[in-house]
Amino acid sequence: MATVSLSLSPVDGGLVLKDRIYEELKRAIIAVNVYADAEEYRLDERQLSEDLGVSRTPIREALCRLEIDGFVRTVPRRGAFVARKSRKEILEMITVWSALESMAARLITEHASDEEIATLREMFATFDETKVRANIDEYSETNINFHQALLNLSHCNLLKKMTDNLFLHMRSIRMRTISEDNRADRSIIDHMHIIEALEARDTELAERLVRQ
Amino acid sequence: MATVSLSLSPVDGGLVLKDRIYEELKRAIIAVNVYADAEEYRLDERQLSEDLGVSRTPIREALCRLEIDGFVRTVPRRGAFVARKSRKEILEMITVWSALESMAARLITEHASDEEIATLREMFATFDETKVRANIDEYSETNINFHQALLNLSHCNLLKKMTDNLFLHMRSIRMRTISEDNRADRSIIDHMHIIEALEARDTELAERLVRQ
DNA sequence: AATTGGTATTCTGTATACCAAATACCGGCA
DNA sequence: TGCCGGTATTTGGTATACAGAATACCAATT
Repeated sequence: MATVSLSLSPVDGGLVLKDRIYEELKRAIIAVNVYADAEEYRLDERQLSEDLGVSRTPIREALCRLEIDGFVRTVPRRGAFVARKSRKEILEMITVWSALESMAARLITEHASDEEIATLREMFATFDETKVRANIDEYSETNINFHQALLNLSHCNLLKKMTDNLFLHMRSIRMRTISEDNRADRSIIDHMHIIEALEARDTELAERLVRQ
Repeated sequence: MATVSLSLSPVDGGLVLKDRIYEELKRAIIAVNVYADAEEYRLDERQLSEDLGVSRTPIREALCRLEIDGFVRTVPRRGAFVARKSRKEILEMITVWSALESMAARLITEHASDEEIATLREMFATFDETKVRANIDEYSETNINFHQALLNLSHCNLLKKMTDNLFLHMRSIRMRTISEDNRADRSIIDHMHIIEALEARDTELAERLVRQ
C-alpha cells in the first residue's frame, strides 16, 4: 500500500499561555496612552493574574519579555511599570530606525524585483495630495504600512524583526504628537521620491531619502 | 544637621538572581563552540537548576531572555537548545551590524569631539602592519574594541545596546572562521581610513567605509 | 525481524506556597 | 504638633508541587 500524502500542517498553533499573555499585555499597554497623564501605570502581578485568570508564573514571563522589548520597566522589589520613554530615548529610536530602514532601502535597490517595488506604488493608489487631509488617520495607517513594506521587501528577517518593536513604540508615541501629523501631505511626496529612487536602483539616493 | 552626602552606591549590585543566571548562562553558551560539533546542546531546566543551585523559576526567566537575544531556541514542550545560526542569519546579522555602525559613524562626524576621535587612534598605537601577523589574537581583541569604541562614541545608547548582542554572536561565530582572519593586515589599514574620515568630519565617506 | 500499540518516564508548562524586602500606617515621645 | 521607630501589610523573588505532553522503551502480534 502506498502511503498517501495528505500534506497536513502541524496543529499546534504554537501559542502557549505565556505568549498569549504577552500579546495581550502588549496590546493593552499600547492601548493606554502613557504619555497622556502623569500617573505611573503600575502592573501588579497578582492583579493581572486574577484578571486574566491564570497564575503569576506566565505573567512574570510575559512581563520579562515586555521589559526586554522596552514596554515595561521593572524596579527590583518594587514592581513593573509601563515604560515612559524619555525624549532622548525617542530620538535614539528614530535614529536606529532610520539606520535600519535606510539599509533596507539599499538591499531593495540591490535585490528586490521590479514587481515588488511596484507594489509600493499601489499602496498610495487611492491617495492623492488633495485627499490626504480629509482622512488623515487612514493615511497614517498607509504611512506605517509603507515603512513596514520597505522592511519586508528587504528580505532581511532580522531587519524586520528589529524594526517591528520600534514601530510599536513609535505608534504609541505618535498618539502624543498626533497634531504634528499635518505634515502628511509633504510626507506622501517624500514617499513617492523614495519609490522612484528604488525603481531607478539608485542605492545612494534611496538610502539618503529614507534616512531623512 | 546637614545631611552628609556620602555618594554611596547601592550594595545590591542591582543584579538579582535571574540576571546573574542570565549572564552566567550566556557566558557558558558563548564558551561552547556550538558550530564545532554536530550534536544539539540541550539545556535541561532541572539539570541547570541543580547545577546552579537555584530553582527552575529564575532559570526559566533567564532562558526566556536568552531566547529573545537569539542565543537559545526553545521548542514548546521540548525544551531549550543552544541556537545555531544559519548562514543566512549570520549574513543578516552582519547586514544589521553594518547598518547600525555606519549610523554610528554618521553621528560621530556630527557630534563627537576631536578628542574623542583621537582616542581611536591610540587603540592602534602599539600596532604597525609588520607586527600584526605576530599577535593576531591580541589584534583581534583590539579590532573588536575598535568597533565597540565607535558605537560608544556615537553617544547613542540604543545603538550600542543593539550592537552589543550582535557582537557576542559574531564573537562565537568568529571562532569558526578564525582561519580567515589573516586579512587582519588589510583590516588595520581600513580602520585607519575610517579614523581619518571621522577626523575630517566627512560623514558620507565615514559611513561608507564603515558599512563595507 | 519489523512494526505497532501501550505503558512508563521524563520534562515542560502552570499553579501554588513561602520568604524577604519595601512601604505604609500607627502610636509614642519630644 | 512634628518626628522617629516599630509593626503590619503588601508585593515581588524564589522554591516547590502538580498536571499534561512528548519521548523512549518494551512487548506483542504479524
